[in-house]
Amino acid sequence: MGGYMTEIPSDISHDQHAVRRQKLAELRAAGADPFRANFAQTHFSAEAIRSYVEGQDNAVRVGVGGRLVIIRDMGKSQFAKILDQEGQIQIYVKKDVLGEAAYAAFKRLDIGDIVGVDGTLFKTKAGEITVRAETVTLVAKALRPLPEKWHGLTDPEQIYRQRYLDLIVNPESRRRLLLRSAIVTRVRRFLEERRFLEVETPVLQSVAGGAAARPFTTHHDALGADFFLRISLELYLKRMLVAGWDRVFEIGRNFRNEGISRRHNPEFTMLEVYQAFSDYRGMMALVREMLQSICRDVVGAMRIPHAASGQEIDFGGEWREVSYKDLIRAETGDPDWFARSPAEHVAAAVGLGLKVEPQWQDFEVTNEIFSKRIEPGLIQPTFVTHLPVELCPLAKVNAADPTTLDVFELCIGGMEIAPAYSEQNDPDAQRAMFENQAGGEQQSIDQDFLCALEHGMPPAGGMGVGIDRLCILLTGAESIRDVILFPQLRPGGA
RNA sequence: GGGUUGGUAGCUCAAUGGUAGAGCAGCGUCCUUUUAAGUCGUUGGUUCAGGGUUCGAAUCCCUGCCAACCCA
Repeated sequence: MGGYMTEIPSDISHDQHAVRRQKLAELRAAGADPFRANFAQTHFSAEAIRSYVEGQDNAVRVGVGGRLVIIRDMGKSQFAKILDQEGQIQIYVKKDVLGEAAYAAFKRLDIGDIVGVDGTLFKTKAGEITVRAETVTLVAKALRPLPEKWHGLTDPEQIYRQRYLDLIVNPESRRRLLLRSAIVTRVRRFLEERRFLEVETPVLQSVAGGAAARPFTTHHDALGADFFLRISLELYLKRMLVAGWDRVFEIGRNFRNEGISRRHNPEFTMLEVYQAFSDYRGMMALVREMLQSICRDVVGAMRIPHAASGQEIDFGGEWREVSYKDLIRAETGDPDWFARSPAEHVAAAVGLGLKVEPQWQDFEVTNEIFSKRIEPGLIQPTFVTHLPVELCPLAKVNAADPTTLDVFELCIGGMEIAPAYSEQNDPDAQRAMFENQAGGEQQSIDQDFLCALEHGMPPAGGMGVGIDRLCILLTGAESIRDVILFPQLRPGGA
């Protein structure tokens, strides 16, 4: 027995923080370091379990490190589990292996403490591969208790504000967020295999272009200038096409100063891909192959359940392709919809039960039908092609029908997942489109981008993929907050 | 921004106007292959905050804070 150990006074025995503080003080008084510099970890938990040789107990030596999450004390021996990045592994701590003093020290550890364990692998009666501990080293004392072992954390606010606890105790959260990491890794590899270059472009921009959204504003003191946080990656990546980097992509954070919801976080991650000498049809093949590759190699299934609709989303095979106009005509039952007057459109939209704002332009009335009545029903992967020219100012106009664009919007699970264009490379057409869109606000036009286009941009296909939404689909999450490690909440909180 | 629901022990949850409880965790025992281990005992509360109604409020009312969901 270490002589330093004292009774926990009964007046603090209810206060877990105080009890742990006292244990910490005892360790320091005894000259132990409760926050050690390092420990020789040789295996992650899953790796250690894989390295066990069947039938050869105590043949393989491992050093594992992680957080104590369960302790089952049986007097002179104990089973415990430690958690690391790859999961849990059981350890078996015996008094007659550790010796009196070390065993007594182990008994003073708490659930939540981080330890390093050296020992050999064996298989228990119940068949669980376990480390027979020879030494157990406290490497970091936990001064606060973990949430309950069986139910974990359930309060959504605490799950988001203290994600580190959620990730320790809720396996589903671990699975989902590890899967996100694997998805992003796969996206990078997929694109690199096709000779795309990953680049990084500015977050701070003096003109926030490439999308229609309200930006965040900030200020650079030394330059004495206001800046916006970017709302899209598009205009800088196209400058790279001008620069002659023919296949580029960026996985980057965008910021939009708008509402927060199950589908929207103020900062979110977009993949944007640009490929010279391609077009929107090239992007169609690219995104389909990319998502199929993720399903096959990362998720391990081509069919993924979609709770909201009760359907299974089938990512396999070719995907449905349908024009925006055909969808509108089918939904309204009016083959001549696009020949009707604005007043007739408003009347029909109201007839479909939609609210129409008086200041809306004609295309917005039609698009409301798409957003509210059509898109939510597009559960299976669907390329909606040839959107009206008003909807995307950066795309090429279709040669056969100049009221539409050579673009698609990939919809899955009732959400927009990926827009793609045959990119506009005519600087005069681009300028006219910007000026028309800007109205009187000329300062909102990125003149440097137009100057770049005047130097010549190759024809290209471009595409954006909302990584958060893709992860919602592929992980079966219900909210964007479940696929973002630290979603935005009001500061302070409970 | 509007509506609905919620906030009780470290965690998960009870208590529907009448003494705030349980399980896990903690504390103290027993137990050298457990699997939400078991066993005996035991501590722990500003019921989100503030106000009001009432003999009496976790519970009813009002305001505020935070969150979730729906709508805009």
